[in-house]
Amino acid sequence: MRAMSSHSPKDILQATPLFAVLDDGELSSLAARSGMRSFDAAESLFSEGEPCKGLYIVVTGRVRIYKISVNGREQVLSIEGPGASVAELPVFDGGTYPASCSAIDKTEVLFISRADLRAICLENPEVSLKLLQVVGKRLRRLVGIIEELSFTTVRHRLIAWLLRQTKAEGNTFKLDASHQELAAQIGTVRELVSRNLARLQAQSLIEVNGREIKIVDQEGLEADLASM
Amino acid sequence: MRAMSSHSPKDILQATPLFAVLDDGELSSLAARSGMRSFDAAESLFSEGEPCKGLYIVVTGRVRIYKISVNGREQVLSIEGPGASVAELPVFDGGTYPASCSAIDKTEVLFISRADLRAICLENPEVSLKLLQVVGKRLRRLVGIIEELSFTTVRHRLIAWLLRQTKAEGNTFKLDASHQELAAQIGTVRELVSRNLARLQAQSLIEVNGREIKIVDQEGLEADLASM
DNA sequence: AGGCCAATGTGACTTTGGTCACTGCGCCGG
DNA sequence: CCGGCGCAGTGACCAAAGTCACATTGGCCT
Repeated sequence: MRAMSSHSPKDILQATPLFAVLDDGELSSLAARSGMRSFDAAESLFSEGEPCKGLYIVVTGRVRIYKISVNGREQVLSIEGPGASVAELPVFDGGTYPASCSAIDKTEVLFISRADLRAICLENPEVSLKLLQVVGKRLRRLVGIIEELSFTTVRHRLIAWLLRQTKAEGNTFKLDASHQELAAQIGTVRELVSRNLARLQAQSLIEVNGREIKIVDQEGLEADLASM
Repeated sequence: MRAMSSHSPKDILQATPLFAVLDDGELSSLAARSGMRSFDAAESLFSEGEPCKGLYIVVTGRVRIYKISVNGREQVLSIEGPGASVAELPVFDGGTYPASCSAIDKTEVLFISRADLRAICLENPEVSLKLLQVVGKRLRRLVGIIEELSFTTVRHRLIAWLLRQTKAEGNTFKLDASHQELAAQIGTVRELVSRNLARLQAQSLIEVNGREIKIVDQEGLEADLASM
């Protein structure tokens, strides 16, 4: 089961939003210089503070980008699936990676070195624009996280997370992450996820059955968000 | 008293990191298409949610970029002074402004429309690279804010802020912002700023005299940061 | 000088977040 | 079938954050 239908680096590049604008020859030349790498679930792609070597394109699987605190708490910044690029930015400002990245599932990525990427951008200005566009989305997501952390409660963030899932998966879905992982995504700890889920169930807003979650009262949840 | 020595738009553009790479003709053509705008202290440049019309370059004065919550609390994302660009990103992903921006002091800015900026980028790939670099810095700052909000306490963030000031202004400096404003910058409320400053003074880590703050024990402050 | 207004200091309190310790469940491998 | 192990649930507790109300200060404007 593959997330992309074709296997050659060139076909993969062609299918990413970033490089779709390149013509056949350019794709070939880029493909020739990019390398496929494979990671097991939970394996690390890079860690915060390392010098940035290049850009990754996720081919299959998913990766999570996260910060980790001295006491071991994690805060997830983003999760990227097939077609997405990772670490486009530190490539250009020459610094180290601002966060760590690890594979969630077994994951294959294409790697493009800093130098190659810069060359491509200089030859194909549209690639730069595309890159800026992609980066814009990332910036919006980060601003959204700041907004949530600064202005809202754990309950609020959990509800927002549930509603996002609902939108993507329908109003009954399976929790694919542990409470631990969910906590890292909404910026809190395991226990508060557990307690808040229990409380939402007690209020008949959701139903929890093992790893199944059913949204019982979506409007109630949305009203809850608005009431702050 | 001007922050930049020359007045013509062209000279100003020449002096910004973003456009320093342009040659004389390109600068002239860009300058011809950019307009100077002036804002009073506290006046709004744009608000979150408005469609993004273009990029601003701060010429004199300072602006603050911030989010505002439904209950009126503010979270400052960034403060930009002369030479800095504002809103480079939403220009490229076509969306609305993700945050609001207002002038801190009386401020002059150069405005460059979306279309003009895109054209410049396509003709001068180095401008795109520079832009990506600038944006990379911005992204790092946002990630830093997330880290602080997610992992640390108000006391910690206040100390970090004081130490940043110290680095820029020496170990005795005048508080140029109100507690309210400082609170918005470190993601909390006025009262906690006041209390935490008092507590730091009680611990002989700083001395406060009206709007003067003196760092008494810088190492003690740094040690405090590390102890989490 | 008097008075006004915004900014600040502070006590008392509530709510939220986080920690610790322990229990219980479910699943997997021997 | 049993022991272990990772994950989840929960009570008790504590500390941090935020709220509210009010007193106080310090300019600054006439």
